[in-house]
Amino acid sequence: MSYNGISTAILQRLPIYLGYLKALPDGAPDNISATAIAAALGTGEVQVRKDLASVSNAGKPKIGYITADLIDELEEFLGYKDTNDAVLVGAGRLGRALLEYEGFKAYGLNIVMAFDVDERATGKTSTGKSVFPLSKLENLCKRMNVKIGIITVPASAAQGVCDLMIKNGILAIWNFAPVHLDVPSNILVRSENMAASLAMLSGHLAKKLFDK
Amino acid sequence: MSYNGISTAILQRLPIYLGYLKALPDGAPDNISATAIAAALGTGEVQVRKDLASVSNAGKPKIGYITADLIDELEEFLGYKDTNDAVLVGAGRLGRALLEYEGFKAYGLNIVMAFDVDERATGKTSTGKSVFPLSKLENLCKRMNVKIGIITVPASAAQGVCDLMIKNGILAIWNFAPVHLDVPSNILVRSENMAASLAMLSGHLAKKLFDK
DNA sequence: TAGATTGTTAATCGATTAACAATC
DNA sequence: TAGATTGTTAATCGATTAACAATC
Repeated sequence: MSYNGISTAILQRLPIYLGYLKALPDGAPDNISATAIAAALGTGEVQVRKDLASVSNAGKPKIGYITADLIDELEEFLGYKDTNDAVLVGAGRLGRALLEYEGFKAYGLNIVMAFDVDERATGKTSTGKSVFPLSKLENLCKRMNVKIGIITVPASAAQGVCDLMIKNGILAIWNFAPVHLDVPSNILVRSENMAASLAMLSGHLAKKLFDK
Repeated sequence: MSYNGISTAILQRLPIYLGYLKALPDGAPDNISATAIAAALGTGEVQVRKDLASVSNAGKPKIGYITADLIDELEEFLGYKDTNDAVLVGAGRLGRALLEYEGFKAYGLNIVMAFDVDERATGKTSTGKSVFPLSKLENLCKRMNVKIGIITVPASAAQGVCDLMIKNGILAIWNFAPVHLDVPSNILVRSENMAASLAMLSGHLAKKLFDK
């Protein structure tokens, strides 16, 4: 799958480079080469060079990139610089955790409010964010012009919530329910596939323990 | 990347098929074809057929698969049938949410306890699970023979926690910190790359809003 | 100039898709 | 038998890797 001219494979790796660059100690030289990044991350240097070339053209032979500039370009490219508001539906344990998590701000995501069908889940969270009855979504979503929706409801309810979001102007959906969501082609769905991750872990384990 | 003879691409799709099959209504016929699954999920039928062939050879021309059997085979293959114990390090908001989440049991994951460097985070959670000081990990991990570790600490602490886990017998790591983890080749790391997801969402949005 | 590092062009590899033969 | 559906073999596509020319 390709995305904005950049393959999703590349897009998955860019945040890793960015994280590595940002974690460099203060004393580090102010330039860095793709070669060095590759060595540090244990990956192929050609791949790093090619990935970086899709984001920046400030690489200079013998020097590499100015670290600060590269960080800037990566953040710009990844959209971490502009803040996007989001609404979340499903204020269960996972939903609430995401809602209260401060760390997404660094990635330009601001969850402004949440919704839940269960009235008992509504009210204010400890961090002061509001959880409304799902029936209020229509009104609030449009009024606040929110374009990102986060789905943390059980699998059986996910498609319904998804449809509701789209009807109210949501353009991009971050889905944590373990189901495929049917959407029009102009809507982006990004599913966090935890079930697949778990299968990998347990499969690896089964093999390791069996081999012994 | 290949895994157990099955590409990770296939492994990502299998849980989706499984979820779809399990969500079928009671009144549905007890057999189903790859063609039907593909149509329902909006994906290629050849791909579904090939994916299923890597899990089952019970497919019959004209009939397809017996739904219940296929569910069984998928669950077996994905390792959801045997339960694996896991420990979690980093009892912040996300860590605590995962710790208290009941849904992982369906995937064979049982988080038995958690650890945190911050003494104030220790104690019992509302669901009765214990959070211990990180210093107890060594002792408890080995004693309980836990093989899966979940990392939900900040990026800067992740590699240290990872090393500690491996030193204490952990063989598979589920990493939620946005960093690359260096591990020996016999250890599996599966990173949940939320930063990349967010980049995709905001990138899609930027494009949509710009096009208008 | 020499060497490190870049970006590019060509070769390889793997995954997806298409075509088709097998079979219930 | 005819047709739906399977599994397989070949073709295409895309991503990764290797080789190399360009340049600070």
